[in-house]
Parts: sequence; C-alpha cells; structure tokens
Amino acid sequence: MSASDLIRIMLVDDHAVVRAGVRRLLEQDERFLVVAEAESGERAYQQFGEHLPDITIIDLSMPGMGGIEAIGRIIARYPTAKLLVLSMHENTAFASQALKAGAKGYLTKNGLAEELVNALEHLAKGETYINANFSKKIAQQFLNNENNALQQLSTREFEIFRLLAEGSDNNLIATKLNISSKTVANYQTSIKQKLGINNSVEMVRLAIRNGLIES
Amino acid sequence: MSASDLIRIMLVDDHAVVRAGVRRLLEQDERFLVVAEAESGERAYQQFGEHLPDITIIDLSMPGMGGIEAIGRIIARYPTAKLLVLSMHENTAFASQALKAGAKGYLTKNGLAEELVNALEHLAKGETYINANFSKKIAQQFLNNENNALQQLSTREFEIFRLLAEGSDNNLIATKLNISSKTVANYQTSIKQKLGINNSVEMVRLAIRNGLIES
DNA sequence: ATTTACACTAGGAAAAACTCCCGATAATTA
DNA sequence: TAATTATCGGGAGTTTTTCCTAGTGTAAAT
Repeated sequence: MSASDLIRIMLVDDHAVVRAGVRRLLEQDERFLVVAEAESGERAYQQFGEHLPDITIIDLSMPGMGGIEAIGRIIARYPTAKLLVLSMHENTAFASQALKAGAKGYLTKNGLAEELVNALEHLAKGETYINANFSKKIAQQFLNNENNALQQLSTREFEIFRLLAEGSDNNLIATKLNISSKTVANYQTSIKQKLGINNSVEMVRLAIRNGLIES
Repeated sequence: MSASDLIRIMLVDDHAVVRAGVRRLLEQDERFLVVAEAESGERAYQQFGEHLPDITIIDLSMPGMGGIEAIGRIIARYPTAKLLVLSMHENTAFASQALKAGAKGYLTKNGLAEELVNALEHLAKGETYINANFSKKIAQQFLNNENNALQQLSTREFEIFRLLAEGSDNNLIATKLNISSKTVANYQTSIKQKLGINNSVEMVRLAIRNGLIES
C-alpha cells in the first residue's frame, strides 16, 4: 500500500472514552490514520481547517455547538468534506437532520468495527453510507405525520426545538448558539406554528414522543 | 510490582467502541488488566462468575437487562463485588438508582482518563467513588426528592399542576375551576417553586415521570 | 376561646416572555 | 437574473409570570 492510500481521519466526540475506542478500532487497520481529535463542535471546525482530514467521524450530542451545527459549518466552508456521524441516537429525526446538514454517513454506536470500516470505505470512495435497517426506518417514518412536521423544521429550527424541549430558556439557547435571545424567541414562535402547537407543554410531549428527549 | 497487585477488570458496555476505549485507557497503566468483556447485562452476570474480576466497569443503558438490574443481580450473588458505573447520564436519578442497587462508584463518560484511574484506585481499596460535582448534585436532589416534592403540593396546587401539565392554559384552568386566572397564575408560580423547577418543560417531564400524564 | 397556621383566593405593579410585523443578508434555486 | 428560503434581529404591543400584599375560611394548638 502506498502512502497516498492512507485515509486521514479526524475524531469528534466530547467523550474521551469514545474517541479512544474509535482510535483503537482504527489502529487495527493500517489504511486508517487518526490525524486529529476534537471534543466540541467549535474545536472540530477549527481543527478541520488545520488538518483537512479525508474523513471526519463526528458525534451529534455535544455540549455547546452541537454536532449538527458543526456539520453545517464545516460543510459550508468545505463543501466536499466527508463527515460520518457516529451517534448513539437510533432516532431517525437526528439522522435526517444530520444528513440534511451535509453528513455523508450515519452510524449508531451499537454498530461493530466492521461496519465502521465499511462505512469509511464507502465515504472514502465518495459514496454515502447509512446503516441498513436504519434507512428502512427513515423511509417508514417519512410516512408518519408527526415526524413529517418535525422534518419541516429547518436545521436551526430543529436545533432550537430540541434545546427548548430539553428545558433551556431563550437566554441560555441564545448564549449557546451565539445569537440574540430575540431571535430565539422568534424561532420559538415559528416552530410552534409549524408544529401546530400552542404551548411549550405540547412541545415537550411531542419531543418525547419522537424520542428527541427522555422524560 | 508483584502479580498480586494487578487489578483484574471486566468491562460491560453494549457499545464495542466504548469497551475498546476504556481498554485502551487502561492498557496505559500496568496495574490494570482487562480480563473480560460483556456486551449485555446477562453476559455480565455470567462472565462475572467465570472470571471474578476485582472491579467491573459497567454501563447503565443497555438493551435487554439494563445495567441497574445487572448490578442488582451481581450484588445479590456476590455482595462484595466492586462495580463502577461509567454512564453517559448526568442525571442524578440514574446515579442514585445505580448506587442503591449496589454500585460502588459512578462516573460519567465525560470524565477523563485520570478520573477513571482515580476511581479504580478508590474502589480497589474498598472505598466508593463518585464524581465530585455529581455527588453535590445528588445531595441537592435528595432534598429535592421528586416524590416528596409532589406530596408537598396542596390539593389545589396538585390539581392545577396536573392541568398545566396536560397543556391547559391559565384561562382554561380558571374556567374549569371557577377561579380567577390570576389565581391560577399565582399557583403556577408557587408550584414551580415547590418543585424546584424553572419552566413548564421540566414540569411536563416531572408529570410524565410520575405517571400523572402520558406523553 | 383565642391564637396560630395554612390553604385558598385575587389584585396591582413590574418584569419577562411571546407574538406579529418588518427589514437585512446570504445562499440556493428556478 | 429573479425568486425563494434560511438565518438573524429590531420595534411595538400583548400575554404571561413573578413578587408582594391582603382578605377569607378552616382546623389545630394553646
């Protein structure tokens, strides 16, 4: 194998344990080389520019800038970036949002090493990769009404919806996302309108029903 | 170091990635030896009997028999087993449950390698170990005991709490109960205060957790 | 029998949150 | 190029929430 076949990888996950785990799995295959790690969305974006990895393996739920926003930013700046989501969420809403944001693949952490390697090979070739039974799930849930409503939300709306459902107030969300709390308030209104709900109570219940948060 | 100083460890987590990560971290310290892995609660119980590890590092959320039940079973059969929970849940409810079931330590996956080693040392000595800012949280929530809190509510408060959690707004509740919506608003404030919550989101979740309403 | 305690009620004033409307800027699409 | 869409936020008004105060009734304690 020549050096040019090496696939340079960046790992993004707020859990050091998970980064170490993926690193370990990748070390067993000489085609892969981990060139960078990041523990937050902000760092990921920064590191990406410095290392320009071939593939970035990224988690979705991270404090601060979440994975979906990080994906959005990286793709905005580097449209050909190959981002593979490695999430613990079996939930299709997350997957759809991530793919919408520009990710090229979606795996859950339940998957085994072989699947990870498989996905990486696909991405390296420029293809997308989604867990088999997962893409089925997505197809099914597309028929589901409620979920459709959720998919109607833009990336930003979805993100704010999630944070609201988690219990963050407007000011906290504004700080997290670095936007005005006025903007968050306005988003909240449009989210409720799109979802056809009147109060935050229904919002939480909808979020729970869709597995975005736990009760 | 003599062989008897070796701390024999079993890893239990349904995510291969996480197991690999912990293993990698432990390999860097010669005092630790991973003697077994399990990917489910059932297997953990089985493997425990075969290997009798000094310490078991166990995740809580696993399909099938969850981590908490596994802890309970292992402790029931081997009361002196040293179980260290390594969870992604910052939620104190999980921690309390795990400790109640017999775990000797609780860490979140956000923790770094040093903390894991530290925790293992404590457990090896027969002590318990809980993440510092986490034990503070637990102490707080003990005072704040959800069930206690709910019973602290007066009849009227509880009634209004339920209606709010169902999604009724102040005016509707006022009509239903034949009181001023101003009164309902005031009740709402005192309810939140008594329950130690800041927004309606947490109110709904609390109501759901306590079976007052369904999601 | 009177004090004490607490639940229930609600108004006023101020603060906070929300809604609705508008305009600006990019980026994407037709 | 024109139209559309996502993001962002100000202005102004409305609604909700908070905090304070205060009256009533009931039940237990002194």
